[in-house]
Parts: sequence; C-alpha cells; structure tokens
Amino acid sequence: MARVTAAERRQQLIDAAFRVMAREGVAAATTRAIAAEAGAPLASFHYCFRSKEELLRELTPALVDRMREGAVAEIEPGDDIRDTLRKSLRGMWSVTEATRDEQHVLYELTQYVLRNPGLEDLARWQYQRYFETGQEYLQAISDAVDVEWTVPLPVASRLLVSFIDGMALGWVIDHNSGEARAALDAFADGLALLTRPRLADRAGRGGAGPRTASHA
Amino acid sequence: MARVTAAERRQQLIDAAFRVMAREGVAAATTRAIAAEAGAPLASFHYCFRSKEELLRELTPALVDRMREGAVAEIEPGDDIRDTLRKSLRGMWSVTEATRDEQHVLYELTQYVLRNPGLEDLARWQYQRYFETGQEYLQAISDAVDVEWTVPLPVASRLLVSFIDGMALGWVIDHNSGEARAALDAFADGLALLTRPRLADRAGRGGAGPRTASHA
DNA sequence: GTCTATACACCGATAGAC
DNA sequence: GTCTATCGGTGTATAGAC
Repeated sequence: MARVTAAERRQQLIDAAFRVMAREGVAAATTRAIAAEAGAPLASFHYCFRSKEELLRELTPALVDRMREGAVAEIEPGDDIRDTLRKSLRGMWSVTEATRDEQHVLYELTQYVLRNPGLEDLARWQYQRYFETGQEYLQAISDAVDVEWTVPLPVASRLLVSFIDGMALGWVIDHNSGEARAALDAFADGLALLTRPRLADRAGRGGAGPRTASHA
Repeated sequence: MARVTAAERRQQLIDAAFRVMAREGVAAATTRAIAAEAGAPLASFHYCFRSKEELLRELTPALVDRMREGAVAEIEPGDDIRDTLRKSLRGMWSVTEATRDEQHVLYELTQYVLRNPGLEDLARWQYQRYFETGQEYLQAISDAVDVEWTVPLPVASRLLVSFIDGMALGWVIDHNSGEARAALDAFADGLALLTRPRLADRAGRGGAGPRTASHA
C-alpha cells in the first residue's frame, strides 16, 4: 500500500463517500461502503474521522460550494433585462442538468441532516447559502443591465432560488428537460418584470445612459 | 386484545407509520417502530403486509392525495386574474404551512423511494400527479376569471408546481414565512401576466387572435 | 389467528495483533 | 501506523408455541 498522509486519505474518503452516494444513495453510504470505495480498510475511516458525522460535516459544505460556483457562472449583458435573464438562467440550468448526481445527492443530504440531531444546522446553512447566492446573482444581473429590483432583494432571491430548486427537484425525478426549459423561459420573463430602469443616477456608470424599460 | 379485522389493522399500521415518520423521520420508521406505535406486536406487521415496501406503496399515494385535496381547495373569483391568483395561492400556502409534517415526510419519502429499486415509480407518479393537479388548478382559475393562458398548460403547471414545491422545501427548512409569503405574492403577479382575456369566443376559441395583454 | 422468540445480515465503532 | 477481528446494537423477516 502506498503511503499517504492523513489529510490525503481524508480527502480520498470524502470523494469516495460522494461516489457511493451518487451511485447508490445517501443511505447506502455506510462507513464500510465508503472505505471499500476508497480502497481502504474500515478502520482507516475512524482513523481519519472521529465519526461518520464528521465526514458529512465536511462533505455537505463542499458540495454546496461546488454547486454555488456552477450556478453563478458568468453573466453577459444582453439586449435588455429579459434577454439577459433568459440567457444566464439557461446557462445555469445547463449546469444543473449536467450535474444531476450532485443535485440528487444534495436533496438526499438535506433530508438526511435535517433528521439527525447535531447535523440539522447544516440544512439551514445550506439554504441560507442558496439565498445569499441568489442575492449576489440578482445584484450582478441588475448591475450588468443597469436596472433595479422592485421587490426587496431577499424576496426576489427566495423567488428565484425556490423556483430553481423546485425545478431541479422535479427534473431529477422526471427528466423532462423540454418542459423545464420552457417553464424556465417563462419564469425569466416574469422575473424581468420585477425590475425597473435605474434612476438617472449620476456619478455612476455613465455608460449607455438610462434605460427604457420596454418590458413588453 | 380487542379483535380487529385485518383491514382495520392494516390501516392502523399505515397511520402509525406516518406518525413515526412525522416525529422521527422516514429512516426511523422501521417495522419495529411502526408496530410499536400501532400497539401491535412485530409479527402482525408481516401478517398484514408482505413487506415494508408494500406498506410504503399504500402510504405514499395516500399522502399525495391528501395533499392534493388541500392544495386545490376552493377558488373564489376576485376583481381580476391577479387578485384571484393572489388569494387562492395564499390559501394554498396557508394549507402548506399548516401541514408541515406532511410536507416534510413527503420530501423524505420521495428521496427514499427514488433509491429503492422497485419503488422508484412512486416518485415519478407523485410528481406527475402534482403536475396534473397544477393543470386542473390553472384551468379552474382561468375558467373562473374568463382568461386563457399564453403558454401551454403543462408548462404553466410546471412553473407553478416547481415554484410551490421549492418554496415549501425551503420553508420546511428555515420557516421564514414572511419572506415566503412576499415571494408568493410576487409570483402570483408574474403568473397573472401569463394570461390574456379570452377571445369573445364563438365556435370554440378561434385560436388565431393575438391579444392585448393589458392586465394593469 | 396471535404473538414470543429467533434467524440472519449489516450497522458504527473499537481492541489489539502486527 | 495499519489492518484483522470483533463488539454491541438494530434492521427485516419468519418459525413455531399457544
């Protein structure tokens, strides 16, 4: 057996845990299955982690952050807010469909930690993170197209995140991409209507000037 | 022990299963825990059900249908489509918040059956049922206010169901009712914009006519 | 028919040989 | 340090006494 540091094997076990979860589900990711997937004896699991909880406490945030990066992506301004939203949401959705396993495992993990006293905080953290990310995304969009939101940012973020989350959950189950994408476009159009041109500020992005809000 | 028919105890076990799941989660709903909750010896479980799967195959549809009834509720026409949607969605959301346990258990059950070969079809059935219910609901709304949807009904239904589903999932985790309700109102307004007045029909909606979308 | 007692597999975690 | 062997507990399901 090649000699590896404790930190290395720790990471190997975390990666193995995700692979087992993706393949057979969170419930099947037992310490034995994880160790076997990593090619390590069972005892090495408890040599690297005090308990299974400790591994989950590292795996969940890592997964959430990975998804966060994929979701935010780049925003390129389009013709108007409607166009920009459509394009960027489509890009986000492509990432979602391309990472089905991550999505599925995260839905399972959320429910799993929610029922384990001592881990529930992970679920709350996870969704707080989603909502924060949504706010950052919406802020970036409005900055890019020079509009402002007509509802409080936290509310707009909940609107967006809840919809995307619900869509992904449904898609993980029925894989109906066509219907999902059509619903996504309709949503983007509706979301665009929650913006208005920014006040003809001053001392800010002079650029293209004020925007006609032609949301028609 | 009082003498009960097999059918009666079957139902008692199903009810007990739900209570255990609501209190301690789906994973904790073992055959032993369910039997104990029902005040029955373990062996009576397998006297009534061939296996645990058989119980889940009865429990899940029962829960889905119960939620379906709560969701559709009554629709009373308001001033316009926007007002009608707001009121009825608020009513639906009240039911959602009032049945937190059912919501939570259903999210767990969905993930559970999705990972059990031989039960995955339940998850697909569940969401197909949601989308059907969404269509019926949207149809009833548009009939009540005499409008029609500008996107295909299945797409509108996916839009609605995914949003509500995502909202409920988030709310089960963070209980932020204020933000959820604000997002719900914003969504209702956006949804209203996906309708247009019905053609002054005649001989079955002449299809062609584009429409003024002035819902202000 | 009903329930006690048990079979058998697998869980998380650890002791102790190497 | 590493891993085999095992502990104590729990899971589904059933055999067999009453």
